[in-house]
Amino acid sequence: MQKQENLTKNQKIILDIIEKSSQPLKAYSILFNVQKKGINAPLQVYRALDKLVEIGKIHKIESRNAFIACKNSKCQIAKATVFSICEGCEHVTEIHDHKLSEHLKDFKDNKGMRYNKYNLEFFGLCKKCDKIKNNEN
Amino acid sequence: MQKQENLTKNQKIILDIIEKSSQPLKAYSILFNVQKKGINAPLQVYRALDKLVEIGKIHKIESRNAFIACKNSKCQIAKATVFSICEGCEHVTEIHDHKLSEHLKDFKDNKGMRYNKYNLEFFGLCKKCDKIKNNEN
DNA sequence: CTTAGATATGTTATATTATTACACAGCGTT
DNA sequence: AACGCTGTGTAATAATATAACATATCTAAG
Repeated sequence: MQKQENLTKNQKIILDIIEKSSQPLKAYSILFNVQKKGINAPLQVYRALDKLVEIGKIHKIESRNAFIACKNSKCQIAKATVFSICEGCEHVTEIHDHKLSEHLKDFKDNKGMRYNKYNLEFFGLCKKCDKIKNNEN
Repeated sequence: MQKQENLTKNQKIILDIIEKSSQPLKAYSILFNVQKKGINAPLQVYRALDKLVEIGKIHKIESRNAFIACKNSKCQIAKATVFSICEGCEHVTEIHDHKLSEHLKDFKDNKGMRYNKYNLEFFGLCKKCDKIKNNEN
């Protein structure tokens, strides 16, 4: 597998931007941000994103079509991801919960299917947005 | 909340198509299928889809941008969904696992966030595709 | 070292997915 | 009858993602 040091120029540029953002970024907003660095076309962005997802440096938030850096050094492959998403401010947090992971890792349905990957997204209101909403009422 | 009998014409047409499909359908493939019934524009499809998702008659498979009918009569609101997705043939199954649901329903992170919804997607190979892959090697 | 295979790049064009904006229709309430 | 709410129809466009092709770069095997 490709190591971090082996990232190519485009991959580095794009990983860098995503890592500097506290929140998920969309492909075209990344594109806009890197045009001064010589990356001109969507495909260049998507190719780097695909690779970064593949090696686990970033994750895709499927319900938002956005990408977020993985902070967990152990998470070298994007095989098992859990996120919480605030529907008010769209803030996203990656969740690492041992007990939950154990449950999901071992999950078997009754069809004999072999899972190698899962993605779980929780939705709700963060404390701040919950408060705002309550004040409105 | 809107009851099933109260579905409008467009909503009925689109729910019908999705229910007749054993697999998730994409919005534009639905559009193509209903053009003979007087639904001409993407927006008409998306509006019906939004409503059907809202009332829990269908679910969106986020990683595939596709929609599948909910077979579970109890699942009146799309608040808690679990799917298994075969990465070979793209077959999707909705999973109802009591133990898993209990765990997810009660999940709390350490940020005090209140969840009202989650979506979990498992990926892997179904028995059939697993076999095919093994024969290739 | 050099050749072949795999991986990455750059570019143009295009496909796919989803929304904005606006005019209007139908229905139940007051 | 006037209003609010929900849904409809239509055109235009925005946002997300991929196809196709030519070329470059790296690496491992001969």
